[in-house]
Amino acid sequence: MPTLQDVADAAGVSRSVASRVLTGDSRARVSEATRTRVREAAEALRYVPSHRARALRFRRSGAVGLIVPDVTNAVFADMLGGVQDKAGEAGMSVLLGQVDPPPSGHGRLRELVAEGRVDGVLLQRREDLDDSALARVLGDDVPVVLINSRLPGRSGSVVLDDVAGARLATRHLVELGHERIGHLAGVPHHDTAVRRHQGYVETMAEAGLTIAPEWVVRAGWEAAAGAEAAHRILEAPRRPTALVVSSVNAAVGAVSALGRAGVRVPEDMSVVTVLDTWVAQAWNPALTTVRLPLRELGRAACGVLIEHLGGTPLRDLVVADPAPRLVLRESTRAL
Amino acid sequence: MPTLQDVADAAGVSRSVASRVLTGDSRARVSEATRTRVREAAEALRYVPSHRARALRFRRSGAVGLIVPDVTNAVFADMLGGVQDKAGEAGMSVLLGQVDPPPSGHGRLRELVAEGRVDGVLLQRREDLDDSALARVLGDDVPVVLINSRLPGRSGSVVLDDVAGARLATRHLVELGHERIGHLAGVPHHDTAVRRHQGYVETMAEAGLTIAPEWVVRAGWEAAAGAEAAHRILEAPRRPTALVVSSVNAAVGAVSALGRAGVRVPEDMSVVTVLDTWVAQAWNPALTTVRLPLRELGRAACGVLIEHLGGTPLRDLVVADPAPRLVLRESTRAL
DNA sequence: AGCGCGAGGGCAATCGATTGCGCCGGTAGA
DNA sequence: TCTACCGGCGCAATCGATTGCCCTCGCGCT
Repeated sequence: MPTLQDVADAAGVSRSVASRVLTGDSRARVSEATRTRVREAAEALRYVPSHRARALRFRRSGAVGLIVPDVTNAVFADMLGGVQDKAGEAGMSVLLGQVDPPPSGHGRLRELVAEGRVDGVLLQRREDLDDSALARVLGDDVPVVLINSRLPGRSGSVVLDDVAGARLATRHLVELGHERIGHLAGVPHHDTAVRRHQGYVETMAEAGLTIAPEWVVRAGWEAAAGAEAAHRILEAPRRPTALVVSSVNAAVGAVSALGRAGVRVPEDMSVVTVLDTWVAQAWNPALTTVRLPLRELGRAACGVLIEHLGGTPLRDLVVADPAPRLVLRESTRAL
Repeated sequence: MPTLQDVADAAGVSRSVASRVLTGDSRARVSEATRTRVREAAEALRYVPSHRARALRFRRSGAVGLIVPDVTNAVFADMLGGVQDKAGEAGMSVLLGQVDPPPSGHGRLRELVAEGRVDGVLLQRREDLDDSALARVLGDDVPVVLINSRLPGRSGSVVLDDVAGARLATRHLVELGHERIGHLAGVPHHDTAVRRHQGYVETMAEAGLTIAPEWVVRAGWEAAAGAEAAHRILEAPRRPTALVVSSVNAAVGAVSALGRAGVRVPEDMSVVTVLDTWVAQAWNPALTTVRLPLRELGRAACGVLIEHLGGTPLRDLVVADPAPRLVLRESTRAL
């Protein structure tokens, strides 16, 4: 690997000049002839500036850490794409991390920043981490943007418009004439779950529909939880005729469980879910979903972080553009 | 952020001594009293060595780049877990990249290493990249380990035991009494696809079964491709009674398509697939699969790379431990 | 008294790139 | 002729940590 010194030697100038030419320092007074010599030397030697040296000098590693509880989640993949996009535009790289449950995760996260491996962190919160535990893990010196969750008293969060998403899903069912509409919510207390539930509740109220307590099951986000929740719904004395499910993966589990129980979708039960992935599309019946801008979520989160690294204070953001959109497939039908 | 100098000052010694104490240099002659003072100072100041400075000094970034064509793939997630594990054990981080199609991807990959952002790269090959194109992208100065693929004339590859996996799947169908067994293979020329197809062909031959040409469809890896392939199979004059599908995602698409076409799984058609993900389990019917050690694949690949960075020449490896295992679910049954 | 030796530490170079400031020669204005 | 200024460059410090080598005692031995 040639260094700047090599280029300078080849061009017959000092490092300083070489550096100024190659970084395009406009205030530098360097003759055009010298500029050309330096550039040609760099070209010939295939010079690439050392990221490591720059990192040291600028006290900036040029990387953001992306910490997610579960990489398996398809939801994560889209988001990651957005993060990569944004990071790439800023010349930064994305370092993937995993949060182990505290306290082991505690140290790792701070270290990542303290060591200077990353300049900041995008964190998608673990479900089993409550507010105070999270606050403790973060400390207040670490530049962190929370994805899809908020922490009271702390700014720097980017979330989807979950309320609107859930409203859209619920409204769709209402418009199809359903009146007994259930909700498979996510984990209780989970930020996203709470917001989606809110959207459901609001829309039901607006439509003048009542919600029987047994129609709301707070399960998890994954397929197994969805299946379990579906069973609980089926036990209800007056079954709902339609379900809003808070996550695709749970919806898949639910639809699968319904099928096994002899409940046909959509003939006997309509199902609509929030978030759209290839699985929803591949399923039989293909799932009607509400598509939320996951990629944009990633972009926005990364954007807020980079902005902050540039000096701006952290912001809280709701990613509402593009707006949630209903993707009509086969799992819902008029009553 | 306190620096080593700060620690040294606080302990009343020079940087040299502080460094030697903190790095645990055993050859260093430092009195026990001094050692303690330094350690306490470091503790008090919450000193964490700067990764950036170390990176510069050691000419090592302490990160590996993981480049995959598609993060969405569940297969990727498990593998990533393994990579993280191994990297973590070695104190390295994982930088996630994406390969754009060449030529733009060309530059990016080399830059990543040339800039020194990563010390080496784990590369899962894009399907649309043929051998010579790949060879060109790589050059020969970049430490690269190819995942699930090989490049003639170049060592450093870690692959699953795809042949054994496909054999196991095929044998399962044979044992169930199936004789007309089809194969939804992956993209032609793709390394993994070729090996899996080989396992299928070998096992069929051993069982004395013949393969009608129209029973083998070379589709892609994804759900849509699987669905498309299933349709082609159904057009065959003498339909197979069972299918070996080379990838879960394609299998999901295929089963879905079969269902829509009124072909029941497993009553009318048994389906077994290679690779096991949550989707296979969540499906209705749950898919019988062959589980391959993806996590181990990640670990092994990362291991080979790190080993190589340590000076060992690159190796080629087949990850055969744990051995492929049949996961019996609902999508296959005796003829 | 003189010498050798080892324990205990510090100096300074190094890894590459960036940048404030100073040096030198030439020219224009006084 | 002298001062000022400017164009064109180079010196050297800096970002933190590591490490080969040198320096300085103090002690023991002759």
